Amino acid sequence: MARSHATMSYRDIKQVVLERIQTGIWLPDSLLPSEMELATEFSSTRTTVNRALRELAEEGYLERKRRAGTRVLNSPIRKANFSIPLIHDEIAATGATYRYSLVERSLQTAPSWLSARLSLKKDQDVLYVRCMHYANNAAFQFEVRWIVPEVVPEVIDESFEQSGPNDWLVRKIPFTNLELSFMATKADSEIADFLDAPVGDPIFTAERITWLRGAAVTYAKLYFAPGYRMTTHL
Amino acid sequence: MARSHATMSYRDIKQVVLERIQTGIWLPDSLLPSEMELATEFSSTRTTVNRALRELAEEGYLERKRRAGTRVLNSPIRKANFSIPLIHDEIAATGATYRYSLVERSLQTAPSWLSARLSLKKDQDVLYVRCMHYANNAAFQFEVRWIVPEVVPEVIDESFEQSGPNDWLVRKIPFTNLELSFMATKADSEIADFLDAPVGDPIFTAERITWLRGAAVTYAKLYFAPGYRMTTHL
DNA sequence: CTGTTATTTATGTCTATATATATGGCTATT
DNA sequence: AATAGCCATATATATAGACATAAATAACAG
Repeated sequence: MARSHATMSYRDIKQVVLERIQTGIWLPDSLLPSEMELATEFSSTRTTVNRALRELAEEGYLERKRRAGTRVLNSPIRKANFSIPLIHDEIAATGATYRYSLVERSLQTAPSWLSARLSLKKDQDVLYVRCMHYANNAAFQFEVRWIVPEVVPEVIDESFEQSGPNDWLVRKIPFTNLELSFMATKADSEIADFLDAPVGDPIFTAERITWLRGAAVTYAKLYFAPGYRMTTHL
Repeated sequence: MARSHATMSYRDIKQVVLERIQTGIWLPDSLLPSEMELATEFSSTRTTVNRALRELAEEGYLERKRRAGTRVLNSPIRKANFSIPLIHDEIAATGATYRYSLVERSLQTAPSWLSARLSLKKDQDVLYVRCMHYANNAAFQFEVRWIVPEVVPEVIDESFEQSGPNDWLVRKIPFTNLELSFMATKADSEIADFLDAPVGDPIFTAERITWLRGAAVTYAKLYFAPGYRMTTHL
């Protein structure tokens, strides 16, 4: 809360502005007073008001345009923030014990669909890794991944027997670009087997492609155990 | 691009710092020079450097602590931003034509699971709405929704025959809080029927609970047509 | 040696001011 | 009536300096 009558911080201003939006004092599509006017009202400075409004705009509440002013957005195109934690962090956060297990690791020629998806050269070698992640010894996630050794040559020396490729990649590659998709897939016999689920069960699935300066590094498909929910609050 | 040799903007500084992280000049866990030192190096001011570093920290690249300094994060816990558009915007963005169709609208006593989930009073009345969203006349999403009239009394006068409850709610309620979950479910005969999919097909499903100043406004379950993918880039 | 206190330091934030830039609206021109 | 050019204005960003605050370190007391 703001100090009795002293100057308001940018947080206080954010709070007040947000309340005025949420209580309908400032209706959607309406124009806010200019930064100068608000600075006067809050006996603050334009710089401070600017920061408050800028952050509210980043959070999706306001739209700001030079000369045109700041207006309240009507359709809250608010951004859901899903943080993408390392899987052992995600599991540890629930209090469960994390366990990793390698299923397969082999060098193979990239299948054509992968070459197309990652824009690889024809018949390029890729490292194929399959592994399991467990929470309290229950199946949590089945990971199927391809890694392009041409982009990360060091991967050839990695056995991935003790820890998963994601851990290694995150430490090794400061990825520059990422495409992330979520979908629902049907458990085939292999996935069902690994995830201890009936064949045909709906499986929450993530697909992840990582690029390093324009070149595809890795493609991963992550199959979550039945019952998995990805949740966010905002 | 930076002006030849003049002062660097906070964007330029962000860019340079990010490059130094991504090229390994500043390794994970290592400490960056202080804001003062960087300000000197970039012939800028501490305020400007501060903004650059602050934003990089928000984006998940850096960790900053008073007195302790700024260090490079080893696991970039980057945030995936999924914007939550209105469904007709989402469909229009693909170039398809949006069509809406009401399936059912009825006032009923809240089922006990819903009461528990939304912390409703016992035997409270809720408006039950089921509707379909089509893209180019193909099933896109089947929506099942409960709305609490006690929180939004005006909903009683809404027929939802021409447009969906989401549109109406977004315009009417400046929601204060939102819980959003994604999961994979199995199409039962009803869902399969509406989405024109085989029974048992995996269905990408969203669950959404909206609160207005502590009171639950609406609970929605959104079943997407087979093949739906939620994608983001970062 | 241990626990407490004081000091130092890097970040956090605010103030005051100045310049830059986009753009809505006005005006003059075609 | 449409268009091009100009101007006023609100936001965008930069600067310089100050005080606030958290936390690592050093100094100190028991």
